[in-house]
Amino acid sequence: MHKPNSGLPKSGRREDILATATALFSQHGVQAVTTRQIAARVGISQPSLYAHFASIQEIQDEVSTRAFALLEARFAVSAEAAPQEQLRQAVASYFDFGLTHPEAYRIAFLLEHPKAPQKADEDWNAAAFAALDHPGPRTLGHLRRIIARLRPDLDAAGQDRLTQCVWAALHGLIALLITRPDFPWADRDSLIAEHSRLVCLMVTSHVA
Amino acid sequence: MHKPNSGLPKSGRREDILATATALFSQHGVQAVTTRQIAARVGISQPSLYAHFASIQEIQDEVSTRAFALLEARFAVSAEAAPQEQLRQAVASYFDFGLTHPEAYRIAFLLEHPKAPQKADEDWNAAAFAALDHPGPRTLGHLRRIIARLRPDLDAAGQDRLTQCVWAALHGLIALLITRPDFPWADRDSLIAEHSRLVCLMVTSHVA
DNA sequence: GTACAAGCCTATCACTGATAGGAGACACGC
DNA sequence: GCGTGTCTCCTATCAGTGATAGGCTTGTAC
Repeated sequence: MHKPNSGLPKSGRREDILATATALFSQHGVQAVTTRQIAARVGISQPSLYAHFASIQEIQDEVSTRAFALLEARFAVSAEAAPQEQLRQAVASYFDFGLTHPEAYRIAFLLEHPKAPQKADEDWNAAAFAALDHPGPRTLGHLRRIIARLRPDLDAAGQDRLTQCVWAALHGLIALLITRPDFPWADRDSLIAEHSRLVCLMVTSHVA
Repeated sequence: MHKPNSGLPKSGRREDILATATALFSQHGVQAVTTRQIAARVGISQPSLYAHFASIQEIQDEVSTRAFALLEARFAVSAEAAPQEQLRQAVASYFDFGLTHPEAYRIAFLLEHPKAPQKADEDWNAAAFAALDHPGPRTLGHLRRIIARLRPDLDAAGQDRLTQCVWAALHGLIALLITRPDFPWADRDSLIAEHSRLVCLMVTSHVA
């Protein structure tokens, strides 16, 4: 009656589940994938998932976190390049990541986690960007450093603001391209190229 | 046993449901509101909702559509103003709407409708913006006209691209502010002011 | 051998959106 | 009067969701 699933290495199950979930998320979209689908594909019962993860959200978070580690790894812009070129590379990296890992991006930035309310961090400063434990936001720290080098004329608050504006502008196009694929978009490549150009311009056109 | 709900005007029920749903959406967020909650507040049974709407998505869509009609009405920028000023007003209107009706914005642009796949409209052109039946996208037609007046040097495709870039940049900040209220944002007002300035700059800084 | 801890199972929970089928209310034509 | 529809609503119920309870089996430590 009880067929114990043959000998996978002990904690290989967790990895197995994550790999399966990642594949299913990419194939059907995060929101359409159920715990029963994941379990069936892994070859275990649905409740068995809860021996490895506390909830389906924890699975989603882990998948997203790992994907974002790729972004961070790739985000290493060439240190010796001019700041201007670094910004260009950073923007390109961000687009590239968002569009090649739309499901990870969706989990991290598009889905709403009804999270436990975080305690407010009122005296937020530049370091807070880097302090966030999620690799996605941490990447914002890199972006902020590049912008700081390009705009030493701004004070810290101004650099924070500008970083957030740049991030928001980048996020906007990626989010819309992911969530509204049916919209009659202009040619995707030239749209992204134009947007990248304009975003860089947001940073560098100080004296209007 | 059967207490027929006393005499509301005939098709007042539909309006009643929409008003209740709107209130609940604003209070708890679209995704947290269930059909049973709506029905209980209206004073009817849950299945009775389906006499007026085919699905909960239809309720959400109707609520969102009506809210966006407000945007469109408000979007009437003063016709005699300079194009530059019109752009500024348009950007301000969009922000104002997105942040005062976050649930409507969420329904229209943040939630993913697993819609019936729309037929691809390959030879898309400027008119397609206005042809979309949702007031939200229709508002993009207004934005595009303003941009066209500011950038007559661009061909139609270039104006389409620029409009989409501007929309994406606006959307990005609104989307993040709505979905990530816990992020350590800079001061909200100055952040929006800065973003608005930079978005306008995207349009007007042709010759770099 | 015995105790213990993983890892997995079946059975079941509360909840979701949605459907089936019938009951009461009202308007029409006769 | 009396059918006949059409609306609107009801109760009962469905399949599917994420999550939990409690027991069975396996492998390891002593």
